[in-house]
Amino acid sequence: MNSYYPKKGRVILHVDMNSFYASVEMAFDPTLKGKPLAIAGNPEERKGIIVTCSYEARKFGVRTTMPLWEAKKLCSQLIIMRPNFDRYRAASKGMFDILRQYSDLVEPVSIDEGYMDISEGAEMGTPIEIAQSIQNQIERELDLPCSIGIAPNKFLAKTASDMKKPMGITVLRKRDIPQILWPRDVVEMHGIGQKTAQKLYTIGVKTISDLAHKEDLQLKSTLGINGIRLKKRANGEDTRPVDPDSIYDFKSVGNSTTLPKDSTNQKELLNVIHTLSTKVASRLKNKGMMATTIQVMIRFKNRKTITRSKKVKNPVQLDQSIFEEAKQLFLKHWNGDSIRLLGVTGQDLIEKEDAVEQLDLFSYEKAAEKEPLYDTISRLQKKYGKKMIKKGMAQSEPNKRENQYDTSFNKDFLRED
DNA sequence: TCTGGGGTCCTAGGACCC
DNA sequence: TCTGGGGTCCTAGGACCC
Repeated sequence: MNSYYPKKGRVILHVDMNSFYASVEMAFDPTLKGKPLAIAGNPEERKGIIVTCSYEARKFGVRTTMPLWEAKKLCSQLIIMRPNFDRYRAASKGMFDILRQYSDLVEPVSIDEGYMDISEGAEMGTPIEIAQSIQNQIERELDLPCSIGIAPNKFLAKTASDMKKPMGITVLRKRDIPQILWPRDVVEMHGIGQKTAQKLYTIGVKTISDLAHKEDLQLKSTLGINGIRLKKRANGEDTRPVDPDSIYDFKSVGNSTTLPKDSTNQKELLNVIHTLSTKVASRLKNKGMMATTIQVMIRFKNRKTITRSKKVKNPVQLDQSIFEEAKQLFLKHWNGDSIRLLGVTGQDLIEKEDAVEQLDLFSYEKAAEKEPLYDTISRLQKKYGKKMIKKGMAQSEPNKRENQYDTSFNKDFLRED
């Protein structure tokens, strides 16, 4: 019966904070307003790149990821600050709290952007009125600017929010696609970078229109399954739902650091690996997760980067066990060349309460002896299924919501559900 | 004076199994 | 007698995004 009627379209917002870190600093210290401001790492530690900069700085040509010395050359009066991540996390929390006043369906994508599904929000006003209200409230209460895109799906909403900055509100409807989206170069499309763009150019695809009309077979042979997905996006098709719970499924937790100086000193390098392992362990613990794969990343002096990983026998969470695995991997694969950066990552994460299933029988019995709870969980899991238990526990832990601010960026828009 | 740190997803080859 | 075909797991690397 229902299928005889056209499916009601969705209304999706993409809220994107404008030059977030710089704007937070300006809200914190209003005397910075109107000045060229950049947030950058410490050049003494070889981390001197621009992380974010104000629009005033951009006028001089200052850009994200630009080395600090280059930015200074472009703009001698540039004000430079180190990042204050606690401030940004607090501002981010304030921002998402406001978004949740308008819809339960809020999906944070990163520290400074998120999607909202306001399809059911008609009684609050038109989508444009809702967007205006959100933008005003964020400015009034947090003193922060944002841009908002309004569209029938995530891809178009994301594209729309990018079209007017700062403090823009842009509607992108399906019927606007040929006029607005199609004339652009494919490299401007979200999800297409330099490499993919170059590949597309070689098969005669220059604009998004070209992509939208290219044969499936050719796209598939040059880009694989991704080619088909990009073509759908180019035609404005994107069915991914706004998922407020996606922040809870972490796939990996890692820490890495560029060394103050390139090093070949084994003791020094192992110390760094130990520090990184401790950080990873403590973040895993906060999330109640364990890792079943440990990865070590080594970037050499010449910037060649390798990763080496190993599936571990039993899931690990404690810093000593993570360090032990990372150390073995490092010593096994390091050829002695001078090293610039080291990283340690825990992958293939599982909920800690599920870990018992992964243990071998001996460990399981030992654990059960000490901790009868393992028995209870295992029994409940058999009775109700794993998902139920996981869900119940996630909801009963109020601190989980806070944990989302631990990591800045955790999603890729190409993921299909 | 070069080029951070945190993620996700995809691909591809070899091992191993049936 | 010289050889199939599918599936999964593990590992390494690449592309992309903020």
